[in-house]
Amino acid sequence: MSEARRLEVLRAIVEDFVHSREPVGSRMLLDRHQLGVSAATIRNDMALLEEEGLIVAPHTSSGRVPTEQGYRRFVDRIEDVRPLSSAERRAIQALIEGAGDVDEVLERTVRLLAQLTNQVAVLQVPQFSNTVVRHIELVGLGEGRTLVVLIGSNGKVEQRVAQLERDVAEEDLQVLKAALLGGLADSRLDEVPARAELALSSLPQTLRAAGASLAAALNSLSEHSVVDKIVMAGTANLARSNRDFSLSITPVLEALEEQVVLLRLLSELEIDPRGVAVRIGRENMYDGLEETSVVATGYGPDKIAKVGVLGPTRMDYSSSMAAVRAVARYLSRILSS
Amino acid sequence: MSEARRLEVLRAIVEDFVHSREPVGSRMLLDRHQLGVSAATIRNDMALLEEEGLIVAPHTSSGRVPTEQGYRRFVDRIEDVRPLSSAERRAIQALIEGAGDVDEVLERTVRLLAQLTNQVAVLQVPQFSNTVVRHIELVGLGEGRTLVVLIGSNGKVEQRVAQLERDVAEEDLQVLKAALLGGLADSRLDEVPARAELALSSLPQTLRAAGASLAAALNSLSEHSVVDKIVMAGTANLARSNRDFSLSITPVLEALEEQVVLLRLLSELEIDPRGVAVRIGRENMYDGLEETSVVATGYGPDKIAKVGVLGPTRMDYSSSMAAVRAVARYLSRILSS
DNA sequence: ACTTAGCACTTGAACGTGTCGAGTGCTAAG
DNA sequence: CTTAGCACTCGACACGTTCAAGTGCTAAGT
Repeated sequence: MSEARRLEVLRAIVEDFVHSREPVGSRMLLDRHQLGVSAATIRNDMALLEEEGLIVAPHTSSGRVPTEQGYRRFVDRIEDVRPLSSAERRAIQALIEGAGDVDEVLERTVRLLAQLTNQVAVLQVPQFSNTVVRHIELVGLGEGRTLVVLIGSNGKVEQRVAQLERDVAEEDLQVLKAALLGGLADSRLDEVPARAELALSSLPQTLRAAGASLAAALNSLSEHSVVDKIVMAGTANLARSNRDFSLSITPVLEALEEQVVLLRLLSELEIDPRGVAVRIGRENMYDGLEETSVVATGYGPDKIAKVGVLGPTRMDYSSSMAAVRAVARYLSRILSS
Repeated sequence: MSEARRLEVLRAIVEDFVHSREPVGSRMLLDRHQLGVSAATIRNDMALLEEEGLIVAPHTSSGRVPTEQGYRRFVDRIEDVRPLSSAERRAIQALIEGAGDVDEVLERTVRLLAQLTNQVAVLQVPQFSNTVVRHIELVGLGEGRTLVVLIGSNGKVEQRVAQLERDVAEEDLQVLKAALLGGLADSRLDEVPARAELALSSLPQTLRAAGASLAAALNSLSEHSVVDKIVMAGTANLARSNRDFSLSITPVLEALEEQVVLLRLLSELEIDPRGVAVRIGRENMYDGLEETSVVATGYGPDKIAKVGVLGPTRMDYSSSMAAVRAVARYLSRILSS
């Protein structure tokens, strides 16, 4: 019972299923891939994979379909990056030439990504210029835990709990708040890190450590607060990829219209070492997205804003990851010039 | 053979079909509506209506379905406006209270409209502030016909043929162009009418009449050029109303993503005396919209921008017209304060 | 001149049946 | 640990039958 071969079988199942959209059985597997073994052996492997919960049979005795965990295992095994095809290079080239203002670049980028992946593409728009710090609030929660709240002029309220080394007295908290507020009020969000550092220097020595922790929390909040808009393209792909309507697209469209939900979803994603974040099916805990996956990454200075694609769990993860990464890199390069 | 009753039968067919989504036969018609006649008479009327091309039978001997012309006749007969329901009043009330900046008002309005009608709502966003006149071109076409081209700083190019009383020499055309360009270059689009009038006064007497005609054309162009963005809501309704997928929503979603197409479509609409514009099925000459209808009207100062809904030809025109009109009125009132 | 009742006819939808093929699990042999 | 073989399952598909809704037409009634 070779562990490696079993995973190879899983890979084959996922790839076949993604393309055929139909449960894949041992026979088909034998034809399309040259694994060096017979159908019976594959069946045994499949039985084991099913025990592990990586694949399931929709009904007794028809082919297997990957489960969410199956996709997850498959995705985690992807390491190599497919290089860009020449068609993609050409598309990107065309994009460069038509470049107008920044908003237009973003708009075109998201369309491009939708076209490359045949999926819904989404992109967070960072808006430094419009938004300034309106208010800051600090609330002691005991044991050094302190709630930091940042309110932006765009009405967004972001909060986070900072863990200080030791508890801070209420009066000191007020001092810290006054110092931070004095330094940061009406600052643009991208100025927060610099101004916060400045504000720290005016603090008494005893509060420096606590202030630094709070400033760090504020910096991270300001990054989140800076994206408050989304552009999207390719919703038609959603309908097309789904003409067999295995999943109803209605709830997905509803979720996509709730920009607040989308913003939060994207902000939550943590980009893994390979440079992308992948959320599969119910790993997205949002209503309506139980049967969809998200592949995204960050772009721009400090990778503050995210760009990615959203599609049915049965998607071509490998291609999507490559396309998202390539587009994000390209976009970062454009924006920095 | 009473003409009035036949139209009444048509009305009944349309209303029933809109709600049931199924071909409606003489029996059903007799049950649900109290027309004072028997099924046989209705059948005779239906035969006549079919001859007129207002309804068709999908297959020999099953109920009738309205044709596009049938809907058209039905819509044209609508005169009375359904008053707003209390639910609608409440929804609008809720909207008022949350009013933030103008963009947010528009955003909320379009969502409201989508919710009220259970359809896709679209709204043109007028942008006076951003856009200025970049260039004006005049081209003589002979017999007094003159092509007027207006190029805005947003890159939009609008053109129209103006009919002058008599032919103007090429040199005079250059004089007119210089005068208009001098007065209008870098004007904001909403200032065009005033500035154009001013520019006319510097013209020699002989060119006054021609100049006035050209200025009128420019004014109308500037109105068109001022809208270059669309906000949309309720695409999920499209999928929902269509879960029986009588029309594939893919091409519709594609058309909706082409904002340029949508902008042109809305701009073309001519609002009829009742205060709304209705385009049914193939009256929209755009790919993908052959089986959808648009109900829209203008809003804001001079009704420059349009707001409306888009849905399957089989839609509740009466409600849609009422909702669109009410929302547009309300929106105009808000914006003027 | 219309309207109505009655009747023969059409037709899609729903349902039951039988066949077919892809696929499985299991057992026994290599 | 792999393979061949076999009995068994179950959905997809193709048919045939029945059923109800609906039509057009004709003849009688107002």
